[in-house]
Amino acid sequence: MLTIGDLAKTTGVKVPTIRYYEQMGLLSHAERSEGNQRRYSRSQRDRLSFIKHARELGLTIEAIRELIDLSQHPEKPCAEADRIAAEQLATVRQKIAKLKKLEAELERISTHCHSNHVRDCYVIRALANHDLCETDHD
Amino acid sequence: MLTIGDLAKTTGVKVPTIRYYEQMGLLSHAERSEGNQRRYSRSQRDRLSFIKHARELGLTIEAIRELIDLSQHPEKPCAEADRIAAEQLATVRQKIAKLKKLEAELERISTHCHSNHVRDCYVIRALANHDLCETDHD
DNA sequence: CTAAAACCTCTAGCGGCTTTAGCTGCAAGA
DNA sequence: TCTTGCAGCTAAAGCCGCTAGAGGTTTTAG
Repeated sequence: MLTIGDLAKTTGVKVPTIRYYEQMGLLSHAERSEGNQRRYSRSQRDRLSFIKHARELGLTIEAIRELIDLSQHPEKPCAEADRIAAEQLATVRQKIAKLKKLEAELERISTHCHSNHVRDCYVIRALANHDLCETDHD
Repeated sequence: MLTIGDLAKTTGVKVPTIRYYEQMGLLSHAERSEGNQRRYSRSQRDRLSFIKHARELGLTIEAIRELIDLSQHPEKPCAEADRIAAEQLATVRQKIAKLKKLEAELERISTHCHSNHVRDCYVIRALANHDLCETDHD
């Protein structure tokens, strides 16, 4: 049996975060020692790794909950899991597209200023005046 | 003089958000009508546009506060403003890099599953087992 | 003059944690 | 055996950048 600290070390998830996941229902309530400390099994460690991986991919707690529920029912069709992954992919792509626009404008702004004083600073003028933008980025 | 609603319409910033910015010290306390309603000048509208543009570019409230403080001192060197823009550019690039890794992995995961049941679902197996990943994405 | 729209303040909520305060548990060294 | 000090516990508050709601007041159009 692993203590919460062991679990934190082996998975790379911080101790308070593990407790938070338990509270959110992603991890089932752990067994307790006589002194009321949490004790974990290997399968709970595996589940935590699952959660960590999913979080790294940007899935929400809610989406992860759905995936965990699904994984408890191996007979069900996996269309739902596919949908969750596909939606997350779409979300990530949207974010990339948006950030690329920002990158372009920020690059233009920050390479443009060869002034020495705030009065003529292109950074500040560009922020004050949206018309100086080349792309839309609303 | 503009009401807060006028300001919201012309800048595209929602009314409660304007009040929030005032509370955060980005907008100075507006003058008030006899009935205690906010009244804005054109220069305050310009400042709000500045704030909006900066937020669209992803700058934090704190960074915007610094920029506003700077813009009040036209004689100062603008190196600080350049630094803020450059830092934001670096942040945006990091985010893009990270999201691209996620995109690659999500794409691989979600195009890989041709199973019908959760038991064999690649999405779920991939999430359970980080070893199936091709790239690091911590 | 009235009704509706816009405004006001204050408070709470969102997600995904992190931090803090004030405890108790437990193992190792003196 | 005692103590030291890390690890664990719970409950609550804080973070960011808003957004939403309750319950009241002011302004404006007709």
